[in-house]
Amino acid sequence: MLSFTEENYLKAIFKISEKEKKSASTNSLARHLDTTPASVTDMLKRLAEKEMIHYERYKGVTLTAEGNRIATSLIRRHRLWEVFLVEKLRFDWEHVHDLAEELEHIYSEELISRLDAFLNYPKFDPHGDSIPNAEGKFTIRNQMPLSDLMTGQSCQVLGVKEHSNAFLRYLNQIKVKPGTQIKIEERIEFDASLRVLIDQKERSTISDSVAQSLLVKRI
Amino acid sequence: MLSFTEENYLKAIFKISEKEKKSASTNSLARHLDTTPASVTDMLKRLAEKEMIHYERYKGVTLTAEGNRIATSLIRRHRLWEVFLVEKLRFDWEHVHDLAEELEHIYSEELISRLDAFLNYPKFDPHGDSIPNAEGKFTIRNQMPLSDLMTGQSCQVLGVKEHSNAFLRYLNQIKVKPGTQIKIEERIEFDASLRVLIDQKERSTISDSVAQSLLVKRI
DNA sequence: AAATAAATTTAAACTAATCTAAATTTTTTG
DNA sequence: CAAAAAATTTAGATTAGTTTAAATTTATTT
Repeated sequence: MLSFTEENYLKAIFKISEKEKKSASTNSLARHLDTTPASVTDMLKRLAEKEMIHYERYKGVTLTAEGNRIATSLIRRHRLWEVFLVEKLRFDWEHVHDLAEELEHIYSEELISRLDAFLNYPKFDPHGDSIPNAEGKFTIRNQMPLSDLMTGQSCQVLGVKEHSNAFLRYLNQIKVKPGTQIKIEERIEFDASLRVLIDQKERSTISDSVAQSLLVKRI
Repeated sequence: MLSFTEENYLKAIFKISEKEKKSASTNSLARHLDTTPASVTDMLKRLAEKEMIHYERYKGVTLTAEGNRIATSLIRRHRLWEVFLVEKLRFDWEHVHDLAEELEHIYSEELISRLDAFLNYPKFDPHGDSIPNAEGKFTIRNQMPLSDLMTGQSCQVLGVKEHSNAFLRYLNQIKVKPGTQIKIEERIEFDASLRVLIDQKERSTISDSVAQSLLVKRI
C-alpha cells in the first residue's frame, strides 16, 4: 500500500512523461509537486525500492508496469470524481480539481466501480479529458485545437488543453464549455486572434493563445 | 488546520464522552483508536496546545467549544457520506462505515453543503443516527429499544444501537432495517427472546440482546 | 576540451506520529 | 491506611516525509 505522497509522485511522473514524452527529471518533478529536488531524489529511491519506477542516478525516471497501473487508476478516480462534482453536485468546473485531488486517494475498487455506474460510465471528464476504464484503457477521439480551423468553419468544443483557474473562469465568462458550438467568422491577421460566434448567439474575439488551448471537433 | 490523526482523536473523545457521559480517559482512547496509551498522552498534549481539549495530567479530557465544533462537523460529514453511499451508490449498510471514515476528512464547507442538498437534507443516516445540521444541531426523536415493548405491540425500526458488521449482517438476513415494521407476537419468559412478525410477512425469533440493540418507535 | 552553468544527489537535521519500556500517579482492596 | 493493581506519563527510539547547504555529476559554451 502506497502513501498519499507516494501516489502523488506516481501521478506526477505519469503526467510529465506523457506531456514531454520522455522520462521525468528530478527538477520537473520538484516543480510539479512544489517541493525541493532533494526531497524528490529521496522519494525516487523509495519508489524504486518498491518497484514502482525505473530509476538510475542522474538519469530521470519512468514508471514500471505496476507504477503505471496505479497512476492510471488515480487518474480514473480523479476524473470520475470530477464528473460527480460537476454533474451531481453542480460545482463549477474550476472548483473541482482540488477536491478530486483528495477524493482520488480513497482506495476502494467497489467505490469506484459503483461511482462509475452511478455516473453512467462517462468516457470524458468535465474538462474533456479521457477517463480510463477499469482496465486502464483511455478512449481516444479526434480533436484539434480551435486555432487549426479555417475561417467560416464550425466546431463543437470537446475540452481544454490548459487547466488553470484563470483560463477556466475566462471560458465561463464567454460561455464556452464542452458541448458549446463555435463558428469562426474572421481571423485577424495581425495577431491570429479570432472573431467567433458562440452557440449561434454571442459574438466574441478570442486570442490565438486561447484558441490553441481549446480542443474541438469540426461539424 | 488539524491533521487526519488529530481529527480522529477529537471524534473519539466526542464519542466516548457522549456514551460514558464523562471525560474520556487515556486508556479508553487508546482502545478506541487502536493505539497505545503513551501515544494518546502525546497527542493529548498537542491537542491541548491547540486548545481543542481541556486536559489535566491523569484526569482525562473533554472537548473545548472549538474541539466540539470540529468533532460535530466530522460526524456530520461521516453520516452524510453514509447516506450517499447507501442511497445513491447502493452499498449495503455494513460496508459504508470504513469508506465514510475516509471521506469525512475531506474538508470543504462547499462540498458538504452541496452534498447535503443533493441528498435532500437527510436528518438521519442509514443506521438511524442523527445527522447534525450545518450549525451542529442534532435532531432528537423519541425512540426506545425493541426490548421495552409489550407483547402484541407493533413498531417501526428507527435505527441500531450497535454498529458491528456481524449485527448488521444478521439484520440483513432477517430483513430488518430502518423503516421495517415489527410486531411482537410472543415473549419467551426463559431468556426474554421474542417471536416477531416482520413487515407483516416473515416470522422470526430474536434474542433479547438483539432486541436491546434495535431502536424503534411504537405505531 | 576546459570552464562554467545547470541539474542532481548526499549529508545532516527537523517535525509529526508512532512505539516499547520504565517511572510515576491514582485507584482499589485487604 | 498500606500494599497491590491499574492507569497514565515520561524517556528514548523509530519511521515517513521534509528541509537547507554542500558536494557531485552532467550539459553547455567558448
